[in-house]
Amino acid sequence: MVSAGKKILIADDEPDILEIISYNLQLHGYEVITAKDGDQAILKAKQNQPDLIILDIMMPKKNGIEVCKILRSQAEFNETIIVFLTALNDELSHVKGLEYGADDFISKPISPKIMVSKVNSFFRRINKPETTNAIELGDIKIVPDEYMVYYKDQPINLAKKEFELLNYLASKPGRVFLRNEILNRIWGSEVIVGDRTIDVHIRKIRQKLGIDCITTVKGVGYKFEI
Amino acid sequence: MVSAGKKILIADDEPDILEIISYNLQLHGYEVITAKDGDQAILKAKQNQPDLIILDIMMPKKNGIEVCKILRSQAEFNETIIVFLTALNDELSHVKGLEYGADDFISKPISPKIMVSKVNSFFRRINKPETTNAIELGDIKIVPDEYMVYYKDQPINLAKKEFELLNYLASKPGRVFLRNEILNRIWGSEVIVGDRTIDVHIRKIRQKLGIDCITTVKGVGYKFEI
DNA sequence: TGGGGTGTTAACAATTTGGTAATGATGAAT
DNA sequence: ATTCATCATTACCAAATTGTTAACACCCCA
Repeated sequence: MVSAGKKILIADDEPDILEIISYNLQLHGYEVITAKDGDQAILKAKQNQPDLIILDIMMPKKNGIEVCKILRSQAEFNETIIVFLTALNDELSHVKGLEYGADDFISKPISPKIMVSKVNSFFRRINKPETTNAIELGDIKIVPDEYMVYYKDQPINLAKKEFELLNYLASKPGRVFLRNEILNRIWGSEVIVGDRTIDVHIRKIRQKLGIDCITTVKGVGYKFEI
Repeated sequence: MVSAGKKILIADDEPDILEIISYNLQLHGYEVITAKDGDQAILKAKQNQPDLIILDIMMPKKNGIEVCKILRSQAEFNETIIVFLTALNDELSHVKGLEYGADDFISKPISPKIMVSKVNSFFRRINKPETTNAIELGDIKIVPDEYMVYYKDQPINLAKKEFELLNYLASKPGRVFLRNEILNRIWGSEVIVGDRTIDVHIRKIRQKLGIDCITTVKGVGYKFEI
């Protein structure tokens, strides 16, 4: 039992789905909490601090995307894995989901067996980064030990905040980080800085790197991609 | 059996973990001492002078970081390898740990097999520079035995603190050492010195060496590069 | 007792940085 | 096409950080 003790919150408005999924996850040693609408999901997330949150997109009260956006803007859920349940060919939700701070999505309908293996893989993915400290993506290498970034092996000198910001965004390439998330993580939740501060730092990073690896998602935040 | 006779101290408050890990390490020829809380860890460390100390972060009496801090402030544990057992994505402990002189981290949960191979690698890492005590980088040679540094074979006389500081930075070229790390390692965690002390020593080293091999990373620390 | 080397501190200079305001784009919604 | 919110860009300034110098206390040894 590799992932013993991990807590999972599932939010969906269909009781049948909740039951069959939670039963199967429990069989595999996970602790499961369920919620039947968006408001309940937020409440239970705060109460239980789960390691993984699975959100159906279509839910009463608040839909999955709203829930995700709300949770992600709070510091306590920065590290939580959040994934969406979406209808099979709902491309729009897929895109939207990732752009609101989700880590991944799962297409419905899905068999319990596949669900369990997907969940396992989420936790495995998190277990990875322990040996190799450096992130290497395309021509960009980020080495936290050296506080240094390399582009095509050319060292690039970033200031502390710039480095921390880039390193944070690059920790999950493709995933969009909300402005609030970034503020919480890089500046800390007590510090208050103006709206444009993030932009300016992003600008400086873009300028120094010379390449466009940080994408703006308007109204939401930024993401790192090659 | 390469590492016969090496002594390992493991401190953890869960008897099961202690037992399974120590059993497996003993199988591989290590001598294992166990401790079930922070105070006991310190006591047994002094009694047995182990070569490697594995500290769980969360322990009764004193936590792993406190233990590390105390041990590192005593000269007899300068050379001892100290590693932490941490929860998976416990960034904070990692940072704290490094500041107080930890050599590495092991993430929980961990299988006995991986634990043994990690332990082996610690000793391999340490066994290496026992033969060649001197560090040689570019035109700079650092000889701890003589407390002496050579630049292009010209001897350069550094004072004790200066030498220790340079030697510490040069132990991992390229890696940034936080000011706190440096203070804890060179001055010891109980000594309190002013803000400018490090700078002055750095300056003296730069002056005496005549070349620019120490880079400032503002807001972070210093690193040694050729 | 006095001199050289060492470690530390204080005071000030120099530098870098982080943040903001002002203004100019941009793009989605109407 | 226009509006409005949002983001990009630039230049500027204050604060944080580090560099530098000189002075001081200390210790060891002659």
